[in-house]
Amino acid sequence: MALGRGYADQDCSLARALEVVGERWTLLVLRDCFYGVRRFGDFHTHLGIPRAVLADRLKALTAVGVVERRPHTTGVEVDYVLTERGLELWPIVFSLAQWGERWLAPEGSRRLFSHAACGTDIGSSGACPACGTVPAPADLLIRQGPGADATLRDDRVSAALRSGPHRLLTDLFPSPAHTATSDA
Amino acid sequence: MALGRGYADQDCSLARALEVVGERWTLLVLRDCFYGVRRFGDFHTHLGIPRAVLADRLKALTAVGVVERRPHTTGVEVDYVLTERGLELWPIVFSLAQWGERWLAPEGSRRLFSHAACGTDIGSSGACPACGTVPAPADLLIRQGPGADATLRDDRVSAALRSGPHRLLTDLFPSPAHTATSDA
DNA sequence: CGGTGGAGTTCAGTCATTGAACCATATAGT
DNA sequence: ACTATATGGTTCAATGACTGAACTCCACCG
Repeated sequence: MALGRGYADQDCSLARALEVVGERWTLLVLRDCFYGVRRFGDFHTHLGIPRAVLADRLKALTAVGVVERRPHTTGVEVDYVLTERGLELWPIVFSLAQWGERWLAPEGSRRLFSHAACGTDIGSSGACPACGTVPAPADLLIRQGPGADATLRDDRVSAALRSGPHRLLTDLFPSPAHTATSDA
Repeated sequence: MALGRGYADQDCSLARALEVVGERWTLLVLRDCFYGVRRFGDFHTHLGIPRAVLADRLKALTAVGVVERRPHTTGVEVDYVLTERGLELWPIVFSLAQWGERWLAPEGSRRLFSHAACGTDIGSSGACPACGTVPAPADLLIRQGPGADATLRDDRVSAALRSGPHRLLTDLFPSPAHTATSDA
């Protein structure tokens, strides 16, 4: 985590994990990855993170293989998407969000997750009460909860998330025939 | 998290949670709390954290009600123990550690957790394969794994954790008739 | 050929962390 | 009573990280 001297002398997997995801904005960037954010500019405006820090975090996450940088074949656009390693961070992101909902959201839940296959809201453990399984993030739908505050942010990512349920990991802004390379 | 300006304008429970546990050493302090560390000096020597930062983190965690400061009736000793709120952080600590074990521990697991009631090692989801339940931290035993590196740290906390299985949350250094207040 | 949008980099100012030294209180020893 | 030690901090200068604004670079657009 480049924490001063790092946690290198810790002999603890938690410390090692924190070196990767423990820096200041990193987990919020990863949360956005799960939500379907893929573009530098979207991370930037959605999070309000300084560009330099965002560039640094994306570089670090790419270096450790948590996200993958996927340049478009044409244009300057770049996609950042989670790798297998990154996808397995979901329990961390989810459990942090759940704890926050439970203890720091007196207004009610801000976001709700449901199992796409059966439509059931998942429990705080991450398991689907109907199926008894723990759905992978790709099988979850996210939607606004009663505690969401629409006045806080006004960017296209917030708008997209507000506009209705969205399946995790799918691109929030798919480009139908955008700059046209694999154009039908 | 006092991250520059904090994550106050995020409308996200994950961001709120990170303001509480996202600062640099905080999750390692909490990990030690789960392991049974309770004293200022033990956190200090076990983690190698600067005293000023440790004092600050403990103050912050106490302020948000994640740990509780419990002065002894006599003496200068102080215990820091997890509250209910703090105990519910276990999934976060555990999932981070599991991810670290999975992806950042080529030498093998450093620490293993087993369900005290049945002796079965718990899975990466935190569930006990034998019982099918997800044991609370108080029902878990921690012990060294094959990937543990005894050369890294040499303090009494590390020694106590090396010496054999230990039940989470129980005091690593119980004082039998220490300074004698409730002395039999 | 100028303008625009995406994706960064650079840089001065500010804030947090570090490590060492210092302080306060309580008990233990003599 | 006086000193020594342990515990749990606080203070402070130096270092490093973060912030915000400005700037760059490149591909396309018209």
